[in-house]
Amino acid sequence: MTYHVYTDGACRNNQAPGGQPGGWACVFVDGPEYSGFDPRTTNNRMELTAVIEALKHTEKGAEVVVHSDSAYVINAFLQNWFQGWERRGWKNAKGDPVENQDLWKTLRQLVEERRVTWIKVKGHAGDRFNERADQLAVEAIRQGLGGKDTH
Amino acid sequence: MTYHVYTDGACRNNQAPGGQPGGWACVFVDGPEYSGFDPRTTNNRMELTAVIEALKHTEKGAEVVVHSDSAYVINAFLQNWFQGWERRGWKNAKGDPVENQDLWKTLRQLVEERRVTWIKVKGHAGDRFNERADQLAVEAIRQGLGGKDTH
RNA sequence: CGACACCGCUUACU
DNA sequence: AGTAAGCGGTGTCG
Repeated sequence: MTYHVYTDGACRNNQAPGGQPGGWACVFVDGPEYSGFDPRTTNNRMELTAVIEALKHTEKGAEVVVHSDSAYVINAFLQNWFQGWERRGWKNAKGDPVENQDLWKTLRQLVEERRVTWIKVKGHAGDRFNERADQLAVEAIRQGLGGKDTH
Repeated sequence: MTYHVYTDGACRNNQAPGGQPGGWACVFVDGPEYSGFDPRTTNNRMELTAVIEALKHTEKGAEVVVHSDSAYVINAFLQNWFQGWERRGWKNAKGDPVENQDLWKTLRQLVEERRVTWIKVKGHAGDRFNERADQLAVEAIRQGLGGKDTH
């Protein structure tokens, strides 16, 4: 049995500094949906969190196909960014500390315990499950903010 | 009377080897603007060229305040890299030949004929004149490439 | 090792 | 039209 899951993250006013309200969601094909909220985060943290939460809802050793529109997440595994990060002591190509190390380490652990296949989907391109995940992530922000922004 | 001039260089596809299309620009405060194009160059050559062209538009003996975001250019004068280069026969600290010697020698000549003050500005930090020089340098590349890339 | 630029790419938002 | 979060690299020097 193989899990197929679509993940997405969203972050309001992502151009503002210091972190902003964000939401994440994961949608299992023919399965459950999960979503969550963070009052102070970034778009990339939400994308990472969405995948982490998805994998947490599968058992160790499971076969999982993860669909995400985040090149940040997908390419880290497809291009094995970890190799360079560890060689440089968790510094990126510019020499600065890798961002979101906490989430990256959690995610890699979950991935190593499973058989994960990565699928890059194009955002806002009509994919039904991706659109659903996007919708849930945005909805999570509204609910997290107290539902006062149903506009 | 003192000239205040902002300079900048740009180079497309700077990650590719062998030189790429580049542009330079200099903006005189309360004065004219100049820009130019080179079909095969590097980012640092464009930064150097921008200053050279700026000084060429001032008279010998003039007092000039040069604003640049390039530590490569600024530190050469503030830290007097020339001293070491000449002592070693135009070799750098690693023992390799100094790059861009043609431009360095032209620039030093122009500087010696004037009273130049060097100001290091932070790139892309909202400085109005620095942004303007950047814009002109990028525009020069487009025009140099034939204006076919107005996308 | 340090520094400053220059670029390429993707996503997220306004 | 623009900005932010993030990654990969080269150009150059001490």
